[in-house]
Amino acid sequence: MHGDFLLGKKAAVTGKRGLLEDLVLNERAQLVLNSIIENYIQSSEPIGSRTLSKSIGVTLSPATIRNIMSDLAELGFLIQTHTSAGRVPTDKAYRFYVNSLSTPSSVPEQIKQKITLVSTEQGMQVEGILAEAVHLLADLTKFACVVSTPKASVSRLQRIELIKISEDRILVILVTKAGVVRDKIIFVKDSHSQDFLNSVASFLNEKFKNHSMQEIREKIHQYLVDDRNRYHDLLAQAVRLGKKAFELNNPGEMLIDGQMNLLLDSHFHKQSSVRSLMDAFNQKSEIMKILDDSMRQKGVHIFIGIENDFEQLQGCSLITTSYRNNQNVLGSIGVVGPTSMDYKRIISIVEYTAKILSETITERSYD
Amino acid sequence: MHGDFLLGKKAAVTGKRGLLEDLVLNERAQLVLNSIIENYIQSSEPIGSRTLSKSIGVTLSPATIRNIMSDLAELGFLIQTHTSAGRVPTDKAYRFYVNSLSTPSSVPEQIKQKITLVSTEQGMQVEGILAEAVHLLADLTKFACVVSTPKASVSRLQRIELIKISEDRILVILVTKAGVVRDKIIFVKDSHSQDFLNSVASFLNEKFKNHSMQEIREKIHQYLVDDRNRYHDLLAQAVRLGKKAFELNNPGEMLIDGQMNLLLDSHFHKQSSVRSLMDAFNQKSEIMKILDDSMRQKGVHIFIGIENDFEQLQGCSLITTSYRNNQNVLGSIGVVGPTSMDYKRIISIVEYTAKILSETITERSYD
DNA sequence: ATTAGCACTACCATCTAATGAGTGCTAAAA
DNA sequence: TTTTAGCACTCATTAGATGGTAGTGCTAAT
Repeated sequence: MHGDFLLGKKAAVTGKRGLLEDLVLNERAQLVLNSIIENYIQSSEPIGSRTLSKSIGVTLSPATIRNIMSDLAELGFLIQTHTSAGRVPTDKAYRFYVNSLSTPSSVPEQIKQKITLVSTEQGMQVEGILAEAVHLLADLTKFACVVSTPKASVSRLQRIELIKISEDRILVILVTKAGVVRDKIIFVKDSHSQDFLNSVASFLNEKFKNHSMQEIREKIHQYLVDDRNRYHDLLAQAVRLGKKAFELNNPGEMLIDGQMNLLLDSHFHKQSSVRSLMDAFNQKSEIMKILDDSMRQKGVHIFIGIENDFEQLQGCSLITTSYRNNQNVLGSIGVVGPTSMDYKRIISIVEYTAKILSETITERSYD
Repeated sequence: MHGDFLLGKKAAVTGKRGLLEDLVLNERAQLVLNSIIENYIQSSEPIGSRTLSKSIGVTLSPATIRNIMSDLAELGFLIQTHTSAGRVPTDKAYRFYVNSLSTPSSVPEQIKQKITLVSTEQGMQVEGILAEAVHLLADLTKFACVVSTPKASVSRLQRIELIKISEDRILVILVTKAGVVRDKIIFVKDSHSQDFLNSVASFLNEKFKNHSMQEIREKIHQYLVDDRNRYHDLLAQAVRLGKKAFELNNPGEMLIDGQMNLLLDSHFHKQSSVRSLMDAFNQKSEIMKILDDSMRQKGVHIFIGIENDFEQLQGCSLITTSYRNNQNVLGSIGVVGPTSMDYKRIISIVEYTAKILSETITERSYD
């Protein structure tokens, strides 16, 4: 293959190619590629050999650069929009670039302050904090941002409360260890006194405090199928009410902010794909999947363009990371922007925001 | 004035002119104007005399129509974007058109079903219902829609509950007559037992049930300034906690949906004013004013373009109406779209949605 | 291995001319 | 007096045509 000479020693020796992680370009090719990417991130315009030869540190003539570019194109790192246009990085190039970013760049002091400032606002509950965080992130990055709320199923019970508000309606309050308050109203056939509800509640509290909602639901199910419990009135009622109370209500487990930013962004503005992108946000489910995945592993996760399984997001890159309290990973927060985003900057901002968010939520937790 | 002959008999006899409500055009002029408006609503393109002469029911030659159009333009009902373009209705024309809509057109059965369908979803609370309603409305109209949540200050107390969740934190649950549940966490210096909190809560319930939040705050303030109460321990504590509990937390009193629709709408897409329009939504306060106003009077309210005090909304029309439960007007719901919207259709949809919304919320209320 | 030089390509902004939808006005017809 | 046909005129929009520019690839010289 023509471009082979660009491969660095490591690759040449081990013979491993094609596997992206092991693909090594020689120093100069790498320099050129990085330079193209960074230029393109800034200008959003195809980069030509002449421009590059000026902006690049080393003195290389346009012609030399052209040769290198030509080879990089052959290796699939660059494409041309048309014959006589400059080169544009491909998703593969971004992946290479991102992988080569070793030291995470630090967040500017000014932005740090902004983030910290928001986090210190008093009297807010978890949902409010998340809303603030995602709003802030959207504001800082000028892209669309998402955050998943703490998973109901894994969050552990701090307290349940049952309040009779009419003959056939009971207000259920669930407080989780992470400080999330959920309320819902359940409908019952036969009326219960508040005293009775209090007994039920304290029974449930005693039994289930510190258990995850998932566990609780399973245990309740066991009680239900166990016939012996039918003769214990309080227990039977507690289980019946508890079943309803702990049933998963799925109130929009994801917050979105800054969709506008994408619409106003020139990258998306041009394409007609805006519509389907917005549909993707409305659907939520696919983006939730990605956020869920990113909860399972530590650190920042980066999905570049085509790497997304979700078709409608393939013009975009996602940068996500999880947030947590003392005890558990609670959810993830992320940015959705064009593949040509300023990865260094965005990664560091997402990272820092998640860190502060975690600290803030830990303060509100009950462990 | 040249165009005077267009004025109908009523205006000619009474001599009332300029007051829009009383301005009457002769039958033919009115026919032409309405026809232009309806054509324009459909096509969004300037209407010419030739096109109109075909689409209009009566046989009128283009030349005749030109004369009428010319006069309508002189009266301020039509403008031309440029010399040789067709005519476009002005805000004044829309106002005239809307005023002349006497019989509200009925909502198509299909849409009725959609609306009813959503309203029957079980187990949702008021905020959720509102979110659904505004989402539905945005979906049906393809414009941006807003709904104001029930005013905290005027909504009346059904029940307050105080739950100790840690030494220095108390969870306050407020349930209003309209079925809205608000929870917030307050921080206290000295620890209270749950029993004590129960006493305080039942004291507050007894004292303030059915009172509006506004009233409650005022009464608490009176207690606070009255020195005699200092010696009654329970009372003093109840008042201190109550003050915090009833302090207004202002959690986004307005829900917005379908902003995207406006961005994708050709009318706004062309103009660069999109940005400022979106800012208007972010600010919320100005739109809230309009919604608040529309709560005070019955029926559907229509604000056409320039009629809006709020500058950034002047390219838009707003159609709003209030929703209520058995007892009170709770808030309003509305649509924001281009001045050239299909008023007949939108008005009827807003009206019907509000009606169903009111019924749904009434079911959830405690009166 | 690098670079200068040159032919070539394709986009882009600018200009021009042709088209066409629309008007206003006037004079004839109803 | 009202309506309409006819005509001249305006102006946005479109399609070509043109020159300029930023870029490439290739070859030959360094």
